Amino acid sequence: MSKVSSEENIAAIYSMLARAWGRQHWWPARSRFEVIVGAYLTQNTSWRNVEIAMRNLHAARVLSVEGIRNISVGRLERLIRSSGYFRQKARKLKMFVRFLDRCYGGSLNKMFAQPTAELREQLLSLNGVGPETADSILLYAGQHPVFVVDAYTRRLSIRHGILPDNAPYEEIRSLFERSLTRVPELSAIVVSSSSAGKASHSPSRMSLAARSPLAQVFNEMHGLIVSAGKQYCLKSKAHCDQCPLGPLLRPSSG
DNA sequence: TTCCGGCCGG
DNA sequence: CCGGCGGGAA
Repeated sequence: MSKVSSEENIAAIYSMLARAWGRQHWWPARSRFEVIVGAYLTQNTSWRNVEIAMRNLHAARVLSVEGIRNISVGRLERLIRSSGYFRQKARKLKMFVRFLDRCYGGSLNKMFAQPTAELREQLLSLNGVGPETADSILLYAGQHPVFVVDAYTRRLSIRHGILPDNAPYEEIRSLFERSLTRVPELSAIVVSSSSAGKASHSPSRMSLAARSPLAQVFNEMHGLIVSAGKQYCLKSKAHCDQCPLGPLLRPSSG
């Protein structure tokens, strides 16, 4: 069989899924802080249950740094109950705000102005923030160019022979970042389908995307992988015959 | 019963 | 490396 490098495989996955499904509008949230809260709440938890908690927080008007700073742990627990592990997660959200206050005077702007690598280490030092949560915050709340590795990424990569099943997080992350950085036309796929019309009516959003095209590619790739994982690459069973990536698995004459 | 966009402590 | 955390939906 023809030997294809992992980098080429990953690039192929990106272009096939992007072509099949287009933009993902991934990580729905109204603010950066909302992204951060969601990153905590969705740990080993279905997004469905997180949405209920987010609605509760929004209705209680505490979905902000201020709000989480001032709310009691008991009431916070009650509001996020649906997301599971609610006692741990309530404490950890309070701990994040304490960290933000202590190190950045409560300013997300100051926090995200930090260099990516330093901020990543700081986030990882927080109790309740592992690599996936840290990278989700960096990428989706801060537009820092890091690729988020999750269970879907591992599963899909293992099944496609890109990774051994014992590959450590950092190895996967650097592999995906390398693969998606190297191929220049990947960003063109994102850009072409996003800003087809010039002079859009949402300039703030566009300038952000334009400032960090690499982050946009990482963002899209993660969203596409999650879609594939939810629809086809299920945990117990994979429906490769229906999946847009099916052809990659079949030994072809190439 | 299983599964979910993990992480921590022993 | 392993158990615990935990509610909601399929």
